[in-house]
This record gives sequence, C-alpha cells and structure tokens, in this order.
Amino acid sequence: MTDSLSERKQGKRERLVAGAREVIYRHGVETTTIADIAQAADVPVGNVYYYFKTKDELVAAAIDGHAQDAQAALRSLERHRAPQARLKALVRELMSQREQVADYGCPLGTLCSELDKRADGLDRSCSELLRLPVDWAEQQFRTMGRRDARDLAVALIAAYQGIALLTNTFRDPELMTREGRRLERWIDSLA
Amino acid sequence: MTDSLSERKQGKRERLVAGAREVIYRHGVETTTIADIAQAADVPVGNVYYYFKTKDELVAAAIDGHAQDAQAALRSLERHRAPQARLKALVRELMSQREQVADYGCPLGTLCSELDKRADGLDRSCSELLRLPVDWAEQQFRTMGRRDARDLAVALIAAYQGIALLTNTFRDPELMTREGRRLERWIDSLA
DNA sequence: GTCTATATTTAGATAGAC
DNA sequence: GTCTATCTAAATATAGAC
Repeated sequence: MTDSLSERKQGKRERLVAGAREVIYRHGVETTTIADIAQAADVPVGNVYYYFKTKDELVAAAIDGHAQDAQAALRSLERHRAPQARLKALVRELMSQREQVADYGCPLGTLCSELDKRADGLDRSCSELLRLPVDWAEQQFRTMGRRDARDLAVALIAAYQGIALLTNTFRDPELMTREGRRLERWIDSLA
Repeated sequence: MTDSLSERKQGKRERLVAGAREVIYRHGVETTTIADIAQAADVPVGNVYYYFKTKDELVAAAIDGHAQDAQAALRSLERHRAPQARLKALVRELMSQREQVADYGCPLGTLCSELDKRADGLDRSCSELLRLPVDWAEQQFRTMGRRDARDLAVALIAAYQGIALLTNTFRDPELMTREGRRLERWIDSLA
C-alpha cells in the first residue's frame, strides 16, 4: 500500500536528517561526508541522492530540524507564568546540556560559527536560527517591563554562547555550571 | 650571501604564515586549500611543501602566530597601572575590532570552534590559545582582590566570545558596541 | 523506490627538472 | 632553494540495473 511505502520513505528521509544533524554536530559541516551521514542513518550511500539532490540540501534540512526543535523547546518554557521563571528555566535547560557541550559545543553556535564563513543561503538560515532564542528572551525581558529588553536578551544569549565555547574548548562542563548560577542571579537582580 | 638567501627564505615562510592566518580567518580551516594560501602569500603552490610538510603544519604555524600576537597584545595592556583600567582597555581593544568581527567573527573563537571538533593536536593548541586571555584576566581580577577571579575571568572572556558570535551571525557591529559599554560598567561595579 | 558501480572533480602531496 | 607537472586519494554526484 501507499501507506507503508510512504512511511518507509518518510522514515528514511527523517533518519537522514537526524543522521546529518548528529554527524554534523559531532564533526562539523565541512568535514562531514555524505557517506558519514548515510552510515549514521543506515541508508546506502547512493540512495541519499534520491532524497536530497546535494549535500547542501541535507545541511539545510538539518538546520531546519534544529529550528523546529528550538521553537518547540522555547514554547515549552512558556509553561512557566512569570518571565523571570521562564528565563531561568531557559538557563537551566541550556546548562543541563553541559556534558554534550563540553564534547561538541553548542549545536546552534557551532553551526552558526562554521556556516557564517559561507556566502550561500546557509549562513542566512543560521542567522534566523540564532534569532529565535534572542527574540524569545527579548519578549520575556519586555514583559518584565525592561526598556533595554533587546540588549539584555543579546547579553543573555551571548553569555550562553560564550560559555559554551569555553566549555567546549577547555572540555570542562563545570564552567557551565558556575556561569549558569551567575546568570540566574543576574536574572533575579533585574526583577 | 647567506643573509639575502635566508632573508628571502624567512620572507616566504612568514608570508605563508600570514597568508594562512588571513585566508583561514576569512574562510575557515577546512574549506581553505593549500592553493588558496599559496595565492594569498604569492608563493607557487608546489613551493609551499618546502616550508611546510603538510597542511596541518601550516595551520599549526597560523595558530602559533595568533598566540604570539595575543601575548604581545596582552603585555601591551599592562601599560595601564590599575587592573580595572587594564581590563577595560582589553574590552575597548576587543570592541574596536567590531567591523572585522561582524564580517568574519573572532579570529581566536572561530578557530577554537572549528578545531575543537578534531582529535589531533590542533585542538589542544587552540585550547592553549584561548587560555591566554582568560589567565591574563584572572590575574587582573585577582590583583583587584577578588576571590572569584577565575569565574569572573571566564565570564568576561565568555561574554566577549558570545557577543562576537552574535555580531558575526547577525552581521551587526553595533551589538559589540552596546555589549562593550555594558561590560565596562560591569568591571567598574566590581571595583 | 532502492541500490551498486562508477564517472567527475578537487585537493593534498610528491618527483624531479632547473 | 624554486617551481612545474603529476600522482593519489577521497568525496560529490550520476547512470542505470533491479
């Protein structure tokens, strides 16, 4: 039936995107090969091109996957009522990934850093991706009545991206724990 | 004479390292080819291998060049007497590079981000490179009598690295200007 | 729709003339 | 020491059998 066929098709496509995200996160965009992704997704190499015409299309799909997940994660934080609680929940959520970050960096940040060096459309997609948490944080600060909401949002996401870079470079998850506490105190001080 | 010969040799080697730093900064390590570097240094492609046995050796030389420059820049900041003045001078120095950063990111940060994905010795060199400003800042905070000098140093460099990533991703040097002012106020508040 | 075999391209590295 | 021509390896992409 078309159902089982299209399910298999969807299954492979999704596995390829998931594989691309995983391998790209671990090894970076440029060093990742189609063969690496195919292997991670358990799909024969030649078959990849049935679903994605080029490597860049696969990278674009991986970025889009990150965007979907980021939006869902941010929406989920809105279960908290107060904006301060939401912002601190974001910080805790981000800091809970410290072991992964120590090994491979922030999935969004490393992607932005690498793809910003390119002049094709992929760098703009990354820009939109990083704008999601900044816009969301700005909204929370604005609800708190801060006129400088944008600056604070930029400072918060920058603090996270920066500590993610140091945590990764020094392979020390403890750095994130300490900076997370500092950021929570900072958010409290703005209330 | 040997002088003119060794001068020419030094000249080419230095041009290759300078070219490598420039091209790698603009395009990233992985996408940069030996041919790109040779062209930037105005040296014939085949001749590169007389000075550097592999591409990685050239990358290592580029990292070392950054380390030398960073150390010199930090020493130069010590013309200021007070640690607060030194730290604020560091912030101003870093922020003065905002146009470059908007185009290509922080030279050290983008290098660390990209090379941390590798398991060869190059990732450790980057780690040492980023440790330079952190150690230096820690020293200043300690001179100020702060017991939490290390945390503050990590927070400062992280704030810079983070805002550099956002400035680059959003192609907006103004972000750095505003965050720079915030950091200077923050340093003053710790005095 | 799936997959193997292969064409094409490119980049790292080397041999050897000068 | 310098440089050209070329080898080799690897990765993207395609052709075409099933």
